[in-house]
Amino acid sequence: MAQATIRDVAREAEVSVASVSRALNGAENIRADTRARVVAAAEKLGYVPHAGARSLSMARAHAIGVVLPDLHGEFFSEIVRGMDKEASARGFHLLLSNMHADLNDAVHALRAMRGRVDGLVVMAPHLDAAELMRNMPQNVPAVLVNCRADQGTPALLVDNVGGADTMVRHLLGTGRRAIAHVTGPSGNLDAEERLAGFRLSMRRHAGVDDPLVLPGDFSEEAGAAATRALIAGGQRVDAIFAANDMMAIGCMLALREAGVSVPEQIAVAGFDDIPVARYLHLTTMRVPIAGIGALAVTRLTDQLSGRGNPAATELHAPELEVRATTTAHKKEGRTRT
Amino acid sequence: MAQATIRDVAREAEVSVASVSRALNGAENIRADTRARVVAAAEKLGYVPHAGARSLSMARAHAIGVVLPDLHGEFFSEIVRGMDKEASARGFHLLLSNMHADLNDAVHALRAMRGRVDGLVVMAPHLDAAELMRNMPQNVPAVLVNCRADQGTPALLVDNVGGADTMVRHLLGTGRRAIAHVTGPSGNLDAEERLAGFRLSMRRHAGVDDPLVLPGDFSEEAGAAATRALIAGGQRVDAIFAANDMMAIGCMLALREAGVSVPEQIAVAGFDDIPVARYLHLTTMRVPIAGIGALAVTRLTDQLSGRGNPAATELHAPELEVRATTTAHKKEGRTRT
DNA sequence: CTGTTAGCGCTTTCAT
DNA sequence: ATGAAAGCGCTAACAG
Repeated sequence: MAQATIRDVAREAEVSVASVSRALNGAENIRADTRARVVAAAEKLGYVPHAGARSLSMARAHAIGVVLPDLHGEFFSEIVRGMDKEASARGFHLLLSNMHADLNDAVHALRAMRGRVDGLVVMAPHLDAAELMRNMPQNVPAVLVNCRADQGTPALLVDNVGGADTMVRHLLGTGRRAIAHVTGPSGNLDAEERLAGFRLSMRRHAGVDDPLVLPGDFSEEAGAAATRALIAGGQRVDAIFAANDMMAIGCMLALREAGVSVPEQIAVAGFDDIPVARYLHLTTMRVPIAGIGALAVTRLTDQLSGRGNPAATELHAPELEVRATTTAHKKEGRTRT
Repeated sequence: MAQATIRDVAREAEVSVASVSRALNGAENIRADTRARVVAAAEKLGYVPHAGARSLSMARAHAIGVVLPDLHGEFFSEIVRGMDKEASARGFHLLLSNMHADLNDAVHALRAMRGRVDGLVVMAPHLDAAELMRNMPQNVPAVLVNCRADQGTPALLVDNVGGADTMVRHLLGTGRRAIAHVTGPSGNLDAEERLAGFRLSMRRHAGVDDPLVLPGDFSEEAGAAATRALIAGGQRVDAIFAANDMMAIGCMLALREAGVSVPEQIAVAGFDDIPVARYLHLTTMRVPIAGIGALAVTRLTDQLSGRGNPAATELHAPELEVRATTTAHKKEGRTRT
């Protein structure tokens, strides 16, 4: 036997469907005993409201769409965790759509969500958000995270430039002078901003106009490759600042291979503070990933309920997390390997 | 102006809504020029089909619900990644619902998905699946992952007993005899099975009937605490087998604190092979997490389309991943810290 | 090939 | 307090 519908319940309770709806949704204008009868009937039939029909009729899906780029593991789980926590606290579901490379995919993903969600959280550091918004279903509120934001659309950004500057100053402060930067993939907003911050800071605080920059792509392998190239090229550096933690880890692996000690000979720093960074004692800039996810959902749901000003861009400053890969100070024991 | 509906497009193209539907859904019985006119009108109005209405009318949501326990970061992202990949390849969305502790939450989460999804993937190692299924919306196909499966329901399981046995034999094979096990939370299926496998294997292969078992809860802190207790108690062991990687990491931290060398004095092993395990050179049992997620979705969608036999339980054997925390053989350089 | 129409399951006026 | 009926936006017979 198929799932019971509201009509089955109505028949069973010998009332109209309207009364069932009222009874089950806690309306006031219904007699207590009528409600009881309805509840009993629903219970008996194992009735569960059809959320799809409900949202069509109410024009409210109680779901928010999440469109993400192909994120690395820990970053992904952290941001989704943050969103999920906030969403379920507010009675919303999360409809996921990891998207891949190009704008077309993204647009497709967005369109597929129309009529399923009340709003969107879009993270697309590698795309033109303006172009994206243009192809977005109209009238669907959205919060952009780490996007090349058009002004006017609510957006959450990480202060990558400031973060890179902080890191450079930390490295300079520990006596490093020849600092190389390994970049993220070209076209990626975070990568570009971190690079810009690095350049700016090196010029301003170290008087270096043309610091060493190695191309990368946020993957561990790219970090290792860049480091090997650096060593093979005989470049003399005393610090490597990678645009994210995964690459920094790659750098460390390559340095170990080459017998270069960290941080004695070369200091290594990353960006993001993914959980694994802590175990590897990697100095990095902590980005409150889960917090940003939660905040994006908060802003979106506030916007949906009319509350909260759809205040435009909000900037989040990452925090410097100093660990052993840039300071020899505290010698720690090591798990032998 | 609100989003255009199919009627707006019909009016614009001067055809009936049926024709619009046909044109946009690639039906055959429609003249090419009519279709062109419809497509043009849709384009002009920026029409995007309302997925909610569509699924109500077709009785097909093209979405699958995912109900997960509160998983640790890497495990979570891996399994969701596996599901997402498979789901989007098959034109399905993922509706997420991380659930917390009790059965009530889980039931609530499940009911909230009725009418939004075509099927469910449920992972609930800490709950009674039978009880859960009873409270599940009827007629909604489901695949259970790591659940106390009722026979009859499609299920995916990890061979925890066999995995634990493999690990114990590996440890015995490297000359360890006094092996302690740190368990997961009580009531958790994986935890219980791993413990059972440990006991069984110790009895069978080491002739130990009552091996040392320390209670834990899958968290890093629990691993550290158990280890500290072990040391404080003056117990003499030469290996610690933690029921998951996070706890194994906690063990290693506590051992380092206490100045105990790994693996010389005490070997450490975990279970799961989360990515961080690799960096820490932790010996562990590799569970193909993403693969299981993908497979769950595959089985579910096959079931939805009538394809594939809803074959009941499927068991996946984890693989032993030997690394440095159990073998002193290959000395590796270390990133200084 | 195209249009008319009856739902999908629910909420919500509008009467009563 | 309750019921009848009109949609929400779309698909799918059923007629032409």
